[in-house]
Amino acid sequence: MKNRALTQRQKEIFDFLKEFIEEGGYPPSLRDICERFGIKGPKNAAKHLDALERKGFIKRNPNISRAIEIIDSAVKNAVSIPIVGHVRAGSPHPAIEDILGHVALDSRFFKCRDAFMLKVEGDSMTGAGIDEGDFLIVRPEKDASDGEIVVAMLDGQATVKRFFRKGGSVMLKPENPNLEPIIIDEMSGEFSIIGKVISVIKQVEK
Amino acid sequence: MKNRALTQRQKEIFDFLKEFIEEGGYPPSLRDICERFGIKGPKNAAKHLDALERKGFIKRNPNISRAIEIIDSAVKNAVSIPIVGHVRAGSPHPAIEDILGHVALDSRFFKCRDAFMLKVEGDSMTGAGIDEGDFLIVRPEKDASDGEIVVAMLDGQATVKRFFRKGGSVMLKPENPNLEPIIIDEMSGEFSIIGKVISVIKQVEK
DNA sequence: TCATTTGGGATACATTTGTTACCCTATCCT
DNA sequence: AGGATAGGGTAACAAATGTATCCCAAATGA
Repeated sequence: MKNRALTQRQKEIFDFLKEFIEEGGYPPSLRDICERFGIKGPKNAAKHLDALERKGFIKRNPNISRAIEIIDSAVKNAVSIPIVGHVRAGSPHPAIEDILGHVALDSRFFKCRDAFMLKVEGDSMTGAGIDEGDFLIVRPEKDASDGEIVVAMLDGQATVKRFFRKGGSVMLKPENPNLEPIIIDEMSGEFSIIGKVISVIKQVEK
Repeated sequence: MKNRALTQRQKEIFDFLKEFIEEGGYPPSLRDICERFGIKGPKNAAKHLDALERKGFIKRNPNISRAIEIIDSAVKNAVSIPIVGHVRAGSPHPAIEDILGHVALDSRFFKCRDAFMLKVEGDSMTGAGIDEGDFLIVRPEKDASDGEIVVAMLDGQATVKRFFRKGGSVMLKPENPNLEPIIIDEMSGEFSIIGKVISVIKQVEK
């Protein structure tokens, strides 16, 4: 029966691994660990790694330098997605320009590689919990189903609305009692779907 | 004047670096790169890394194996924060039990190391855009100011409300017209503040 | 046309790095 | 008392790995 609890020393080593990787972008060698903790033999450091591996905290790759992988670190799921300032319609993919920066997000929140983030302007979706200044995570899509919240290009501007299709035209419905739904002919060419809103991040306090 | 644009080949190599690190948790050796691209001499792979470093995409550490750091990756800002299932009052810090897992989040979203995530139960804050099933990012705090949204312990249960202080008692105000504010004597001992809600993550679509 | 940059082959070398083997002490548990 | 586990010392070895040189070809720009 395994004991999964780490000893004090093992926890120190484990924390050092995470710290080292975070700082430099690559794991430490056995001798790096020795130097940090004043241990003399590389093998003695390896023993700790063996213990960490046995207890399931790391994974090692024999005979390969610095081959230490931190298991279960949620950081492993982090992906870098762009924050876009302005969205422009284009083909085949809507061109995304004005990349303001990148943020790290857990990929399990959206299960999609090419998602991007968009800052909300305007108050047309307050009824759906989407307020000015919030950040949207958008998955690029060419089409949508009834009731989904989409980012669409309309008159050269990006807008966020709830999507409905009625016959040959589409309705973009704001979730704000003060605003009227917009109805457009689907073939007018002045309209296209950029993507679906899959997540909203609100900054309650800065 | 530097040309920061990558050639086709350099971009392939750069993508491979990111992919390799993401898969295994540690960067590739020069020979790993050679093997992947069918290059024969390690030095020839090193040339590409030199180019990538010169153009500012990576940082290398001479004489150290696998010492490749991806620059500007937002993933560097990712930190792992726990998702807690239940919050229990305790001292000095409210004990957090039932850790359901960890998620990666951009630390610039909350500027605090010991934040945690909490899944919303109930509909008492729908007016503030906080609905059942949403995730809250909470920064542990012992006190709060008027109007802030807090996570508080009340009768042994965690609850999310807007906080107000009136004389010697506090008011916890739901943002839901169907629910009444709760007023408690601050000294009753049956009440404590766990932390402030600093961010809300809504899953619009699963 | 000449120089530069990019991409790659081949060989050799020196360092870094993981591994093996054996020894010691202290603690904990049966 | 005996055995297992954690933590560490010492020395030697072999593999993994970065570096150095010199070569060549094609594309590019002054």
